[in-house]
Amino acid sequence: MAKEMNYEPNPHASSLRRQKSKTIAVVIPEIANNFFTLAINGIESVAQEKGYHVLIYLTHEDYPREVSFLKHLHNGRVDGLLMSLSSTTTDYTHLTELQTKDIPVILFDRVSDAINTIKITTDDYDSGYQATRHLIEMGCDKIAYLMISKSLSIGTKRMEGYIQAMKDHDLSIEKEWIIYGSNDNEENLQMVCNLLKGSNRPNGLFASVERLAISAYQACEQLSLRVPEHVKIISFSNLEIAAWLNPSLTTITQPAFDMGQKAATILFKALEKKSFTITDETIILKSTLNVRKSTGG
Amino acid sequence: MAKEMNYEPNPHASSLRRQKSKTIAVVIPEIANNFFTLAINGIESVAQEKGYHVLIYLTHEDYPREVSFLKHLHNGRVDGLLMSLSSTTTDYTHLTELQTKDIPVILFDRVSDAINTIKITTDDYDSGYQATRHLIEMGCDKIAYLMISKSLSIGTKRMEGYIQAMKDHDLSIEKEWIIYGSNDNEENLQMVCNLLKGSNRPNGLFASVERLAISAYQACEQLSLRVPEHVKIISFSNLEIAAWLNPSLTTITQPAFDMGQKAATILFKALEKKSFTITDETIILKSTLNVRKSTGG
DNA sequence: CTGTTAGCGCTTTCAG
DNA sequence: CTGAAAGCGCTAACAG
Repeated sequence: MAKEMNYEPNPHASSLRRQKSKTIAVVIPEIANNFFTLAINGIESVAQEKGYHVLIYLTHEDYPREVSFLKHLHNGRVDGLLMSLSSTTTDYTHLTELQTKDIPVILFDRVSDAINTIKITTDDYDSGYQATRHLIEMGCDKIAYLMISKSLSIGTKRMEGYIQAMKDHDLSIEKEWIIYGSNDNEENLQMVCNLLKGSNRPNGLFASVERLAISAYQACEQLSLRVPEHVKIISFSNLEIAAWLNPSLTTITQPAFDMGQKAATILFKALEKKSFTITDETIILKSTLNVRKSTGG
Repeated sequence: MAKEMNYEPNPHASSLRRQKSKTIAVVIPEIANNFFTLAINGIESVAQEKGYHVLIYLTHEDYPREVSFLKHLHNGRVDGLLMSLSSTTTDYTHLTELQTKDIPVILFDRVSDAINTIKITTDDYDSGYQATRHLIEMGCDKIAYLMISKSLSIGTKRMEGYIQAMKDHDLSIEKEWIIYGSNDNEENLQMVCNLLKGSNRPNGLFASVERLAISAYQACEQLSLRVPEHVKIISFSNLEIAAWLNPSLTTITQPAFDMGQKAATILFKALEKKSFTITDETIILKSTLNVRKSTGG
């Protein structure tokens, strides 16, 4: 009636009374990365449709910050949480404590089996295997793996795929070919440079995350190594524009938007229907190996 | 005291009572774009420091959605708003109405002089001029301009720079060289293709936003035109990785992170200090013309 | 079916 | 300086 005169109910009063806020939190490690950007896009699209609001928190791969954020969510600020773990997180009590307070937590991409909830990932083992096999088929026989974190499934599973592919093709892996990246890009660049300057220089690099691919390209540039003539690089990355700009860029693309949508859809279903319970299962979406044939722009 | 037993006050009760939510909204056109990604990063960094929460809304360049979002913010959900206008927005009453309710609105990047508030932009005219001059210096004499929106300052000011640079170098601008991009990337691609297939084919393309640069590269690829041999392209873009992957990519980089930080800092100052009033002024940050010399990876 | 009322959990104020 | 009480604006429950 008089609501045409721009009336809008006070959401805090409403949230207070109804004990639900129609708001969810999205906690992710970073955003300067096309994967998480697309995931947020997917999440936001579902949130709009369902009338939910989306709070964003960036951990910058920092565990204490992650804990601090989750603490702030304990008392009804949000109805649920979508999360991708920081690479420095190894303890998950901050997650289980939230669950104890009946705030559902759904993990995507960077998940851990140690947490009892629905997890949405991509086929990390398979795509790690395929990426490695692709490098081998392109002629690489000395392939280094740029690792993100030992505690994240994406780090270990992708590496398992890499190791298996090497094994299946009777290729050995030198110890120094497995690089453990940190949050410091400068440091990562140095490590890759050292790797490429070493006596046993690999002719293929497999970057397990986008950030490490950048370090790989930078290192090649710094050492005047041509990609792909001297070193072939493959990486997990969702940089569509980068692929347009460099046909030599071979990537594994994850269905980031879909993952975001899927995670959000499940979360909202859990929030709306009491009958819907969150099980302890992992939903696996399929990644795509992108090899560009044409010469591009 | 007993707060060590994981006590966290209910934020809605607190917000209701104190009439402030310690939450801000960020309304932007899109996020699959490194500029806005970096801006969010900047905003979020300040928000973390000041203990604010950040709600994200994506308009997807859709005016009705923008209006709808702002309506939802009318009753105390947020203390303030950081915003970049959608390209389809031409009426600003939804903004002024928010201001009427004492919710400060600060605009960044996509601003309009018609709105009385602090606006943070980059030196759009200057950088448009410099980008065009750069193409001219690289040998282009027929330069097309890929436009985003007539109602946005970034569209018009950058174009003014382009026009002036052409004039200053005694180059004429054909009518068909100014392309008005839409939200439909497929459509944009078609328009650029038609432009490049036309009789009066330009040898330089100036993309006023990142999205149009992608269309430009795609069009060149589709028509087997080499960049930069056949057509040179310059664009506004913050894609660091893309620059690493293609040395021919010449860009104008905006200080996106700084803009986000600046906008957020001003907003929080306005929220905390009553004495601080929001004036009607435009703060202009400097963009950078990036020309890569080395041959890259 | 319409109108009144209690109370969500906090903060601020005012009384003791 | 400590403790009780009122009230923020809404919604759910209940009475008329």
